[in-house]
Amino acid sequence: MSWSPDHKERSRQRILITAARLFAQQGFDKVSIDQVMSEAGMTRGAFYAHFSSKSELYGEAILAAARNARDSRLRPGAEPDKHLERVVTAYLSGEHISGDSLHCPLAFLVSDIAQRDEQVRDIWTRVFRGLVEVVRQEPDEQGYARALQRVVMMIGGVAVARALNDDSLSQTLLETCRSAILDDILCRESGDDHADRAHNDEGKAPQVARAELLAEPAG
Amino acid sequence: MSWSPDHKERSRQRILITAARLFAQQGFDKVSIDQVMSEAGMTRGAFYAHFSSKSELYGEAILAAARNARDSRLRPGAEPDKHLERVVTAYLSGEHISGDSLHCPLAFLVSDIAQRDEQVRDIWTRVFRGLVEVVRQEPDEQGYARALQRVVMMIGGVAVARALNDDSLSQTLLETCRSAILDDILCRESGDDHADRAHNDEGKAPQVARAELLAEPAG
DNA sequence: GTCTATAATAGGATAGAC
DNA sequence: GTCTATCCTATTATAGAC
Repeated sequence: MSWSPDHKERSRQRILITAARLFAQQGFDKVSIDQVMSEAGMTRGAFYAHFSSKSELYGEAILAAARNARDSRLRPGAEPDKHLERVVTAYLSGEHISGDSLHCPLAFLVSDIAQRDEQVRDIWTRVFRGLVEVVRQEPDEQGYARALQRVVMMIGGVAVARALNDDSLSQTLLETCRSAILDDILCRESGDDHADRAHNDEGKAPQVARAELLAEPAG
Repeated sequence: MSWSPDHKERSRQRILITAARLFAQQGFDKVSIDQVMSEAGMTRGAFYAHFSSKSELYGEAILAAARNARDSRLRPGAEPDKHLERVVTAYLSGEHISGDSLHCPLAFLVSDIAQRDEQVRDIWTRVFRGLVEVVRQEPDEQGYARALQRVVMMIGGVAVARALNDDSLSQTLLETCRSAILDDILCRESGDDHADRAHNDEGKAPQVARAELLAEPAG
């Protein structure tokens, strides 16, 4: 049955992408292994040749989604100009909530993750730190605090917009979160009204360094 | 067995408070009816004399938690002075994350709720609108937008702090969200640096009107 | 109104053929 | 490596005694 040498690896990737999509859309408990394997084009029995448990799949799927997001950000077509603005705008968009593309596990699973085992929570926490670095502008303490606030508003905005049973309110909320963050970024990019330093001579080098942090598999 | 006339009502309230606590801590799927009833001092069979399904219990439990929070805010001991600051500080506190008191279903169930039926999502959305009015300072459009941003940061901050597998980071994050909102409130209470109107002659009257909105059972 | 007992189902995990 | 078949447990919901 297995003609290609990397047949297993490709099966694994199919499982991971399918799982990442299903878990984000429906949470850990509502997704069955049967469902994942069916949509990946296999049956339940084949699952345990790839993962030892559903929980292990969960963690790996979160990592796969994060790597996928990083690859999208670093794609050749993306010019580094206004990179941060575009990341925030795409994140807090209606398509991120209702579209069919991969959803961010940070926002879509934020209150699901607290119930899971240490391994899964460690992975989620690692991906979270990665996103903080992505939206961080200054290397100092204040820059870190501002990055935390931005990420909370991104994750919170998407999570709440998805929970609300009123599309109009969801759209208003997303737009409000978007402008809050974009105003904050703009305020840092142009005239700084606060006193701080070390903010000029870094072009796009840290951009890459930051992105590396996101979804780096093993410490 | 039932000596008191309101025996059933007291049983119902015990079930609701127990369910509100368990659901917030563990989510919908991980909590069984058996577990709720045991901790409420009854057995599984008695459940269906009070609720027609687990999902109905879920919605009613969310409402019960919201009413409980409203009652705490409106308790006689609470002076209206710095009311808003105290609400925000208590919400974004370490005790709210790890304590044994009732957790806010908005934050603790934010990504759980998207999977549930319309009735439950409607209730969650109603409670959300209530909290927006609680943290709103001005009746105009901008006041609404700022209230949305605050609520997103409150819900997002608590949800993320709970998800993170690093207590130190959680505490830092909570503190950062707290100061962001408190700075914003202070900026509105004292000198307004933005041009707006209609902000002076309302003392505590709207405070009550706002609180009424939270957890009002039926439209 | 609460109890015990019992469907009926779903889903995680394993065994063994190919 | 993937399949089919099976075990085992957990849980919702109902039936009927008291």
